[in-house]
Amino acid sequence: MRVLIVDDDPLVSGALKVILEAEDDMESCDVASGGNEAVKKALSTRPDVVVMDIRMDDLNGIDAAEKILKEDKDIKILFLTTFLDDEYINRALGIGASGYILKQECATLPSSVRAVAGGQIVFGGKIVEKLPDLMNRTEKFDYEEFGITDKEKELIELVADGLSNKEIADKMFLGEGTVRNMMSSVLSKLDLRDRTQLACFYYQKIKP
Amino acid sequence: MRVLIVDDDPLVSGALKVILEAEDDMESCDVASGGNEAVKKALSTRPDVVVMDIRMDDLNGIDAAEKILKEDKDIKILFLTTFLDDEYINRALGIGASGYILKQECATLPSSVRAVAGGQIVFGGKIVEKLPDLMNRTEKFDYEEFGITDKEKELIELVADGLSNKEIADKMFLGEGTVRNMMSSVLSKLDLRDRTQLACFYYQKIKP
DNA sequence: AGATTGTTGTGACAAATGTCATCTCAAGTA
DNA sequence: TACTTGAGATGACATTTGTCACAACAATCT
Repeated sequence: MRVLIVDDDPLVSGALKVILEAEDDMESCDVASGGNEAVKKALSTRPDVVVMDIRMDDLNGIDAAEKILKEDKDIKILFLTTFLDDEYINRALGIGASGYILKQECATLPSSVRAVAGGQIVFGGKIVEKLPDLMNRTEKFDYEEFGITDKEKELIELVADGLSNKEIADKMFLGEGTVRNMMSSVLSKLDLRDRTQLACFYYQKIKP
Repeated sequence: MRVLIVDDDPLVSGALKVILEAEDDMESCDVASGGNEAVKKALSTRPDVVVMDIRMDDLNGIDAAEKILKEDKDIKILFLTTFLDDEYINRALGIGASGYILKQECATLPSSVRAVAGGQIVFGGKIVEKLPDLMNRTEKFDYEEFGITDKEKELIELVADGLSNKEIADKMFLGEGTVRNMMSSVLSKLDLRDRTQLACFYYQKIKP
């Protein structure tokens, strides 16, 4: 397996080279010291995996990765960085990188490189702790705090699905009038004006 | 490194056992054939990693993982499944699992297990192709495709802010009647019934 | 000029929505 | 038993909303 190591700090890239070449399935670890050099080397030598820092002076890692992937989607990019930054993670995922792990966690670097070479995606544990905030935060809204009952909660979700009062009434086995009253109650508890604001509230505050 | 393999198909769990035990750093791969057994074995033997299927008859993988993690957050859970399902991926991430890869991609299983044991998170490549859809899609909705004009787009955003027709009219320097007409036009273009559904549509499809 | 088109607006209408006072009924509770 | 409480329902009411037909007007094209 052939790996290209990219870091503008020779100390770091040297250390990584040692770590990786200690593994017997990883020979010939090439090294680049900046984004531009990384792009050039990656496209000329076509390594299996590029292990790259993000913050670099001449061309940052994300942009470099983008250029590489544009030419060759088979080259796997594994970001190895000091920073835990939402924006970076987001962009890294967006351009189709194969992983994002922290330098602190580089003990497992060889395993990660292998997994990435095999087509898997690898994230550092610390990073994934942030993922739920970005994509999965369901249900951390505190209905209790506003005195919202279970039925009212159900009603809110149905409104957020675009149902009319009549449809909600049918689904909850209640009269339409009752639904209207519940709606009224919910709206006043949340200090909203109408069902549309309730739907907006749901998507913005409850299940963003 | 100690691994617990969970799959209700003995053929699969047997194959996995062979694959993993071929690695010299993985001994004693225990096997469970269902969710309940998995929980019991995981908590009694405390393996480093649990490789688990999701669909199982008695107790599904997600729920089993949840029980295990509740007792011991250090046990890493790696889901190995046949299905590529948003809902599963979402839940798996939500409960703090360490990975989710497809059975088709199991060639890299040993690497993945090592990476997971080291605290990294691993996703199958096919799965990550879906991630940007879930967390990174900003503004890729194609208004053009539905023949939505710029003004109509503005109206949609105001509706998604919970404004009434009157308020929208004031903001856009139009008559309220005009806003109503535009609303009518937008709703029919998007095949929706009322402003609340429009708000839902906005948060679900346009700016999720 | 005459015709076409698109934007903006009006008026009328039915339906849906939100609010309020009030009633019923079952389940506790003193 | 008598009292309170809460969920569910009703009916009345004012607003808001969505639809439709159509008109006024400017810009553009023939």
